[in-house]
Amino acid sequence: MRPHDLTEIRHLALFRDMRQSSFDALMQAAYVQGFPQGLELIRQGDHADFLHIIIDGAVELYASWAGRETTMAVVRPVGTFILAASIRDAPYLMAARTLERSRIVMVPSSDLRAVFREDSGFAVSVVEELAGCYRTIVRHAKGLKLRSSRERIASYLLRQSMIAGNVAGFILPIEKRILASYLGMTPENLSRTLKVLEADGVKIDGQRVIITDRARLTAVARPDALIDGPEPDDTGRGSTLPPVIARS
Amino acid sequence: MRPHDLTEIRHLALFRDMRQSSFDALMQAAYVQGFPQGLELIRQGDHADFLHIIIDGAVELYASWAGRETTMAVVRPVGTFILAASIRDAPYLMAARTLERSRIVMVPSSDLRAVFREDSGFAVSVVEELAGCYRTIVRHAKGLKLRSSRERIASYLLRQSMIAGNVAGFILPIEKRILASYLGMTPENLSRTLKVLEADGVKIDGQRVIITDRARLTAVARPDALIDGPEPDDTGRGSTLPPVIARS
DNA sequence: CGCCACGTTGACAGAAATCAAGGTAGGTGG
DNA sequence: CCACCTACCTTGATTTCTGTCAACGTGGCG
Repeated sequence: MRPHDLTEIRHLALFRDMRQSSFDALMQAAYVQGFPQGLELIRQGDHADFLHIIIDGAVELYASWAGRETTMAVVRPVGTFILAASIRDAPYLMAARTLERSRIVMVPSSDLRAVFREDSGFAVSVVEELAGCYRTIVRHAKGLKLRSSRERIASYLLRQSMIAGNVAGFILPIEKRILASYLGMTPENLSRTLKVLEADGVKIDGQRVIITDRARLTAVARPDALIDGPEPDDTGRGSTLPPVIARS
Repeated sequence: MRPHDLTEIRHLALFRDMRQSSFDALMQAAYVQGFPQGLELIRQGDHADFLHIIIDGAVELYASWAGRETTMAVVRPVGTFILAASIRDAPYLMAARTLERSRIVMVPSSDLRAVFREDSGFAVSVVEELAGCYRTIVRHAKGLKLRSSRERIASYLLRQSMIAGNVAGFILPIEKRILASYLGMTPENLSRTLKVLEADGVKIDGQRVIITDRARLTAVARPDALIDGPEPDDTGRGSTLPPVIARS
């Protein structure tokens, strides 16, 4: 593992407050691996042997059933995923695949659990990370159940704009078909609804988005901190923030 | 607090593996309260000062936005809820109200966090409980995104049957309008779809459900351990099992 | 150049929400 | 004991939303 990577991981919320000896123990057991684009890292139902940390690239977490698939989250550096299954020593509820060439650190679940028991600073970080993951997916479920497609899209666009620094223009960080799946609709529906939204203060040109009338779009989206998440500058105790879609 | 209640709480997965001194400390800070039916215990957005443990009655966790509401879970004894917000010291993402007269133990979040730091056995339990909550809502989101209304209803009925001991007949544990909301549809839609399902091996009479053709219903529901959850006898390390709908 | 994946568009079908009446059961009070 | 009230549930008619299927466009890349 490159020293630079170690430093970066060490600064992750999850590993920031642990003893150096604990960190060293974890990292000694861990290893880094590079993966090409489109590779299935984790299959649904597999046993959770490793906590994954992405330090380069992008990973999609998705679920499937009866031949259907849906995107549950997209994780970008530096973020962790599959923490819950690792902790519980349980089968993965979601699969994971790379969306780009990616480099990923894999920490054996057994070491994770051992260090958790010994280092209460780490234990606090794990439980906070996990609570954050839980809250993220609660928000996701709330959005799905309480908002229409149009409202979900509008909220997403406003949220991305905010993350980009409250600018009017930004680039969609993921492909539209994946966004559609994440938002719980078909690509066709997303495409059409984006067009409809042009009457509500947003201009879409390929991956480029320009918010032309923020007030109007906000009226449609009715953003809510208890669904859309806190201000992006709320790094709080320093969470593994969700730069694209959500944390795992 | 009655000794019986203390014993019952002590046997909860969350409190089973902690030191007696830690348990005593927590329980000394905690108090029990009785609530009438229909009382709002927690409001969305409020600050999370207490972990709640329900020892009698039933509590609905729900979310609201723009005048709409949706049921996220129903918790029955003996279960905990609102753990994530307590741990994170964050605002509640969901509201809670009693569905029946209920008795609830409230443990101050600050004590919870203090004991968490000192008692690694408790820390393990907390993180496992939380991971369980996370996994439960991931399943919920998967069901919403991957299954149609009809499939969700069929799965729910099969699941309830299994929890009741794989019997053909059982009683719906919650009102239909709440079930509809939990399953992400309107009461009208639930009502109609239940009727349609009578052609698929299930008979509904009020709250009474009789599965007349399990194979047929199973073919519709296509139950999946990664959505519907493990066998009910998988109390595993003894989780706060989800007797009705889901754990918080 | 031509393939291929992604996105868009159109026509249509199906699912679900909405609006509006009824019906039913359980509880209350006369 | 019965009438009535109130929630809950059901049913029907209708609209809206969303998915499906099919065709076409387009941009990147071999």
